Amino acid sequence: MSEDRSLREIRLEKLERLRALGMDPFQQEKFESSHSATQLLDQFDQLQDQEIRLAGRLVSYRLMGKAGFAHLSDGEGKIQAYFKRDLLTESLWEAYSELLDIGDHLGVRGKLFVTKTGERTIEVHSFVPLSKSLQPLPLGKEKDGERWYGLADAETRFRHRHLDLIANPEARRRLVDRMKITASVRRYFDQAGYLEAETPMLQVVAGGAAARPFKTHYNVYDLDVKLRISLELYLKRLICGDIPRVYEIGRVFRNEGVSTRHNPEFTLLEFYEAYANLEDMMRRVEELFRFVASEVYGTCVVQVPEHEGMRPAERAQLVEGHLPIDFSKPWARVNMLEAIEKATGLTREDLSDLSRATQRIRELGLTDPESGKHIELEKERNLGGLIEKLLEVYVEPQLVQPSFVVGYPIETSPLAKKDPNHPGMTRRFEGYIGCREVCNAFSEINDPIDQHERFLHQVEQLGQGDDEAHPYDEEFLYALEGGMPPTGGCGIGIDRMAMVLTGADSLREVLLFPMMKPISDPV
RNA sequence: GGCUCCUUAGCUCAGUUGGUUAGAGCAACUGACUCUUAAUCAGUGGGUCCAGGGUUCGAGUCCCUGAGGGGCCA
Repeated sequence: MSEDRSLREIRLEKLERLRALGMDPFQQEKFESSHSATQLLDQFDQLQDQEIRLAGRLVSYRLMGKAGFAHLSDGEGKIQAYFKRDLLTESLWEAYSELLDIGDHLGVRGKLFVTKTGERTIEVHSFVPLSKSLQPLPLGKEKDGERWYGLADAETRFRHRHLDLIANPEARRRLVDRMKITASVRRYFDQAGYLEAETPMLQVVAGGAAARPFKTHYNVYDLDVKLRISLELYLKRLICGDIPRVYEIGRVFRNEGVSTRHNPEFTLLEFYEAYANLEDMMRRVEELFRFVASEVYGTCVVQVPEHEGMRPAERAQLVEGHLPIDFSKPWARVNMLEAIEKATGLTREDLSDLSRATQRIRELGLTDPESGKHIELEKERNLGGLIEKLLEVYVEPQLVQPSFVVGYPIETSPLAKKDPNHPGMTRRFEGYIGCREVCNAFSEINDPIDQHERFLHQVEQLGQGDDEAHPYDEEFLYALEGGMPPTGGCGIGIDRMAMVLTGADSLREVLLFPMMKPISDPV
């Protein structure tokens, strides 16, 4: 009977037959469930003998002649349904036994009972098809937590995320957790007395970070504009306008490659607090992570499962295949130059100017590619960049538990206040968890003359071919000249934060729709 | 951008040294079965082996180019 009928054609025929029976699934607009699947299971004893209603997707199907079973999933949970010919009208039985497919949505009415094998089940008295799935879904099979088949191909998972969400409970949990994390971050700042701002994404001068912007064009003004690369400068202009506690959670765009830790668009949180310094920012960050971990996971100790990309220092802290990250305690605080000295032997004096540093690095053999980690001196333009490189190569891989690295070089920190006690350094820190940078904060420059000079220096770098140097922003300086109170500010990549909290080994696992090249037909 | 690995049925995967008509499980289709649960049993259909070129009597397999993806590096 079936020659070349595709899976889709067969399902279209079933759809027509459902319509002929007066059960057009796509005519339905609404079905009110009396409980969720999870509630039905949890409150099973109280609900027995009551009529219950549940809408969900058919995720398994077993027919045995004149009776059969299926599992119905409402996304959060799933419960078995029992269909028996004697309990259904003729057309409902025909629909169940011949016209349903895995993937269809269904609303069932019936009552709860326990099967001979002990599974809590809905005895279906009637049902209504609520959608017809025309594409076969890559749903695996499952028993006692073990799974077979399913959807494994990473490309398909990312390109067609809905399939991933349906087929892979792990992926679903992680992405849902990520959404909960964002909501929790918002709650934290709301309860801490911050106002949420929404600042422009289209900007003539895209500043606040070291990155290349995406360029676009505004037709009406015939104006070249850029997509924002950070939130910083506009939020500080709000501080200048006497909004003393302000934050924004929003998408920023950086014209750079894709990797396990990068996506060209990502979600950035920035918050600014007037009359606060970077110690206050550290306490905020500690409190934020504690708040979010507690809200989302009910614990301050997050368990990261072992994965391929783990650094040796992380593996050393594994407990039964999991790396516990403890947010209950204050984060470790390490001074950048002290940490570098400890890791490399380079002293503060060694790192006081570029030529001396270069010479000492050669003497200590830190340029040796054979060691696995080394510094490529010829690529470093200035002392600050070199110091940050040393941090990245020698210190970062050690920062497993939550840590703040304090004191960043002035050349790479054009928006951070100078440290009066350490020439060449700024009042800036970055936070690390699991050997990855998760936040960047500083006491903001509020001296417009200082900021003007820093911008001039950046413009110089721009002239020397550094296309990530910070552009000169006149509007921002004008706002600073109006007077900005001393302010602490901090930025946190929400995606990286979600990676840490959900134990993901790739950024793509916490992005709903990561950047993918379109598939082009070869000519 | 560099190096490297992957791409075979709707899904998950085999495919030997280059050798007959490219296989399995699940899914689908036909039939049996009124408490199954990776349901079972019997039967049937299903392939642009990522694309294009090359070597060869013969290519899923070897070579080149390209596309997309994963990982490492920058």
